[in-house]
Amino acid sequence: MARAGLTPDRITLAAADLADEIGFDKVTLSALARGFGVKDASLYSHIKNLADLRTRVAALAGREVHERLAAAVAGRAGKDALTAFANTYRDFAQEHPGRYAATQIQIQLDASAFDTPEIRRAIETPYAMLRAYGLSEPDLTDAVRLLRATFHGYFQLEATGGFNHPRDTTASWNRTIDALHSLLENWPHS
Amino acid sequence: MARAGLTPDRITLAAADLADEIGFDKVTLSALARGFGVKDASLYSHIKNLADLRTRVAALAGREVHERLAAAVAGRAGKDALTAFANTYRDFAQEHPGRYAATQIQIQLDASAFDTPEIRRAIETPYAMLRAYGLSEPDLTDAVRLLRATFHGYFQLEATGGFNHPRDTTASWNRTIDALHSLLENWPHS
DNA sequence: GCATTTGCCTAGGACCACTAGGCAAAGTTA
DNA sequence: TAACTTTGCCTAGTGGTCCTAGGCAAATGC
Repeated sequence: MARAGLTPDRITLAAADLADEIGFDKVTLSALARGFGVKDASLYSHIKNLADLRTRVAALAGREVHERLAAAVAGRAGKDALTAFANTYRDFAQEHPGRYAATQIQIQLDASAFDTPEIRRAIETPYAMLRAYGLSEPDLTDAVRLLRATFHGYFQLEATGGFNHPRDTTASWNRTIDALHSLLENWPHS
Repeated sequence: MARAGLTPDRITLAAADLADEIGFDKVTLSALARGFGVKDASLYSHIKNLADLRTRVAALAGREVHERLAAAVAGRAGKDALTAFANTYRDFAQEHPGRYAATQIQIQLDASAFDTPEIRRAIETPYAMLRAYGLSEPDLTDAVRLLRATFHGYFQLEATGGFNHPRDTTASWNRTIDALHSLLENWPHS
């Protein structure tokens, strides 16, 4: 019988696309196999198990979002950079909810696995942006955490319908960026 | 054969406790039934299905967290109230990760179900706190959203190990509260 | 053209959510 | 107390999920 031409990358990509459609946690190996016209057991020649697949999707999504963010802030600084970063991030989360959810999973790896040049670069983008605001350690790390928390929390609440007040969420979003900008400019140094 | 004395409330409570132990999304009806020394089919006399149970746990957790928050901010205002609110909320999320996760699920109810006095009161607590900062609509709603997003994002990132920088997360947390306070005091009015 | 590797298969186990129908314990009424 | 009703937990069974073991044929290397 003809082969389907599966590879870890093709499976990961299909899983990411399916996650964007139906939700990251609803992606099953069975459904994925059906999409390829293949039995679910066949996938195990290419991926270790479901957790492995999820980790791969998370890595893929992480690369994609980092590429976009790096491109968005390139050559910008201050509020310009912050706005570009924030809006690019939010667009990604809205256009690719499954991929975005994947980036939030707890990756079960030993600490050394986090020390790749790729992850290093991904972490560097927001740090560089905030350094341009004149922040230095430990304020820098605190501010990065505040930014990440605020963005992530906002996307999550938007995605799960947590904002049911009639006010437009995009208007609130723009005000949030304004607020964060003025906060970063007037950061209460320790 | 003797009866186990199950009720919807006892099942919900057990589910919430189990969620705190093993994680909200890992709670299964089978495991819950085993805990009661009962077959899983028996639970269906008391709850409709898994989604129903999750909704009940979410409601329970929501009541609990609101009680604590309301008690924490009672009689306080300004930074005092903000700090009490933030720390109480964070403590709850850390002590009861399963219950906290439950409060974040997308509740599938028609809009009218959201209009109970209980939910109204729960929403009112942060609004009242921010009104004391001199904010009024629409800034008020924007600020509430910013607070919720920041808190939720922070808890989530802390819980999933998103902060792997060596700096102590509690130190960053205290700085975050400082930063939010100064932001609220100097809110860029529209 | 033959041997090796590799990709997808069938078969099957364990766990899960959920339904249908049965029986006995608890509650109700006289 | 005795009969009737309600209700709580049961067994049995379906279909979905993840995952393993072992087989066979297609692709690859010599």
